[in-house]
Amino acid sequence: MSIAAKPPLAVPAATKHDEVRLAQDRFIAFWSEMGTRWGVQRSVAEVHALLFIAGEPLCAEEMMERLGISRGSVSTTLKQLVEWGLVQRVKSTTKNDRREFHSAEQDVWKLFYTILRARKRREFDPLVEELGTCRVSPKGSPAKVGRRSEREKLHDQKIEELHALCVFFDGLSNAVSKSGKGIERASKVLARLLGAPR
Amino acid sequence: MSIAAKPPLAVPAATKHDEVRLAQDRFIAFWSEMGTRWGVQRSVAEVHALLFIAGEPLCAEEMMERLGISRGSVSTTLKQLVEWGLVQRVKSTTKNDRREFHSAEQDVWKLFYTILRARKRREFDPLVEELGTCRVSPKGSPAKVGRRSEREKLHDQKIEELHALCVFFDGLSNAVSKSGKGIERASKVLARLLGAPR
DNA sequence: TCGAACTTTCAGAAATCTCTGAATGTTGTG
DNA sequence: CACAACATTCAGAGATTTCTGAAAGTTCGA
Repeated sequence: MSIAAKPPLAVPAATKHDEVRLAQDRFIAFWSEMGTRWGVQRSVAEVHALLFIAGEPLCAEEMMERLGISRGSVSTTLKQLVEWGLVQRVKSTTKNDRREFHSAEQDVWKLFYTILRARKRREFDPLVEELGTCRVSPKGSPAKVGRRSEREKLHDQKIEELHALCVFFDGLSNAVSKSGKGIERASKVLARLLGAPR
Repeated sequence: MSIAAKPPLAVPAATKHDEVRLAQDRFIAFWSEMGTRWGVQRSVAEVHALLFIAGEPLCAEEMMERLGISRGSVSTTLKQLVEWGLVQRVKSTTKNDRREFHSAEQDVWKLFYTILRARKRREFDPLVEELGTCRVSPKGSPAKVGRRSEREKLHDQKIEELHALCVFFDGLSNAVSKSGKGIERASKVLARLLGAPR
């Protein structure tokens, strides 16, 4: 919006049309597309992509200009990214500069774990909780055992099977996200283990 | 819509308000909520939930009534579910009945693998392909090696690290979906393997 | 305490996604 | 071939999500 915006910090001497900037734009488009296909808001993915690929803290103004989105959007979006643990607030080192800068985790493995954990916690765990209520009769109601219809039993059995699947998925996810960098080795072991039986 | 719809096949003698039906409704709501959080259309998830929990082939009319959605929606939705391999078309056994019935896979593990594979193929693989174009210089351009800037190298390195992550994810997904029912055992082994290092 | 410089909020606008239903297509029977 | 009985398609309606930007809030130096 305003013209009087000299870049006081962290803006590399990049012209608007150098190769790296174009490649960054391609990456931002890529990441935002990936995000929308998996239920992440476009602007959230865009801001994250920008911070990740820039590799240095940026201020709101820069993100607005670069992505062509509003101040409000940047603010809301950063709030979410900070909540998810993907982005950190960084105080400006310059005295008398009240702007808040933000930087994204640069280690792709940590990025992966963080996303996995955050999504599981937010989009999976609460719903698994709710799965129990989809049974005909809540978990332990033995008084009724004798007169449960076949249809009823089949229904509850399916819900239980799904629940077991969720528990497995939970375990797999935990195993993966707890493994630290050993994951590459682990994945090879896993591949061998699962490859053999067939 | 029309009133003249006697149920000629596969409709169990279920009143509108028996316990099982209510539990089915809860499950349909659950599954549709789960779906929307992961980028699946509400009605697609609903139709799939209904077919899965019903456990028997249903015709379009029944789905319309049960879910309160239009004929067109049911048709479009079933087309997608069949493409994804989650639902099968079933010919009516009754002579002179031209309706098509549909049934969903009942084995939850197969369901899991199918969803995993389908989503990977549709939402992941094509984009991983595209990731390569996010580099500054395409994979092999050795002529330029000498004069690549530090900034440029860092960018391409990040893209490569992300690519490696995608390859890992691909491997994990393949390992899981190829493992057949052995997955439960495998998950325990995996947990032990990954749990130890820490 | 004031005011400059920034951030956050949120009602309404805009964009996007999803559904409907009439028109059209398909299939099998007589 | 004509018709009945169903399925499919798709333009436009409707619902939902997302974004904007002005107003309110916050923070800090003087």
